[in-house]
Amino acid sequence: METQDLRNAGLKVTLPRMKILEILEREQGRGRHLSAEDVYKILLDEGEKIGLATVYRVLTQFEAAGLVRRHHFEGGNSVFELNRGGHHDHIVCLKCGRIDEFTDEEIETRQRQIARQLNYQLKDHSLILYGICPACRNSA
Amino acid sequence: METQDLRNAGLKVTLPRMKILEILEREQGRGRHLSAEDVYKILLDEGEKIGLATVYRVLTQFEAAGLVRRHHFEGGNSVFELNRGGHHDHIVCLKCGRIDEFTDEEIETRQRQIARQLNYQLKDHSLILYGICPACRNSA
DNA sequence: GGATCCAATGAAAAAGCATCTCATTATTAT
DNA sequence: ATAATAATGAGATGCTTTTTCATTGGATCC
Ligand SMILES: [Mn+2]
Ligand SMILES: [Mn+2]
Ligand SMILES: [Zn+2]
Ligand SMILES: [Zn+2]
Repeated sequence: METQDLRNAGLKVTLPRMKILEILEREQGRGRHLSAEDVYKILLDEGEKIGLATVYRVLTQFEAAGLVRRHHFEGGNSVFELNRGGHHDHIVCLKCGRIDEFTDEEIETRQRQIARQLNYQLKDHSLILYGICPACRNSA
Repeated sequence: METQDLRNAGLKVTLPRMKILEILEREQGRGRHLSAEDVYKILLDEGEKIGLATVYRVLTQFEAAGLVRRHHFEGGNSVFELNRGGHHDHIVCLKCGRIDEFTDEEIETRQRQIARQLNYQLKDHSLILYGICPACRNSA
């Protein structure tokens, strides 16, 4: 239940926050990664009159609360996705923007080794592959 | 000789372009990755009165010509570095902004395998590790 | 060298994304 | 229900980057 997610995060249960969480959960089904604008447009389509500033604010709060993750893909706005716990990286289609997810323990391990060799205390990483997705390859 | 680099790229040899190339080459020595603002400030320090718009324009042209590479690190501006040919990835200190470079053939190979498994035609990738550098660890 | 042509530049305006301000509104606790 | 306080909406603002356009400067041909 979303209301508990919000309360646990120390956030008041408001209509904008509920609606935005709902949208993230619904779109999550199709593996979508939404920008603040995307969320805003969906809200408009559904007749909700919620300000863009609120969408940005709420998404940032959700990020701080660990409810969502923010990503910066090449040449686009920040996109957000629900935090389902497990880490994963992304491969992005340069033509249609489609995003697929993957995890690779071998890469994760090498990253830790590299950081150790360079004497860094590893905190985070960002790995994004760019290419042409199956659908776009065929429609060429 | 820089003038040939410019001619080869189909760009006129102008003072701003020469100066910006010079700066990139000089700072490259210390492994620096410069933002447009950084380059602009260095130009000012050296008494050159070159507009910030020109710096942005020239860096973008250099990128298109393959003379420089652009990177987007977390929470900062775009940074540029001379394209020395070989590919490498980056590890960034979250405290002081220091950047170190590395390459790892194992990771590169896994990336190709992952793209193939997902039926993507791999075009590019971005791998950035974030952590605390040796100097910042000790000064804690 | 000088004239000509076109690309490059500088300054300012504009664009684009994201955040902030502040008066109003809604939520929570009592 | 009331009071206290946090959240919202609309617009202003900030910051990076791009665009516009009048002017300047580099290249080419004589
Ligand atoms: Mn994802
Ligand atoms: Mn580098
Ligand atoms: Zn595609
Ligand atoms: Zn450091």
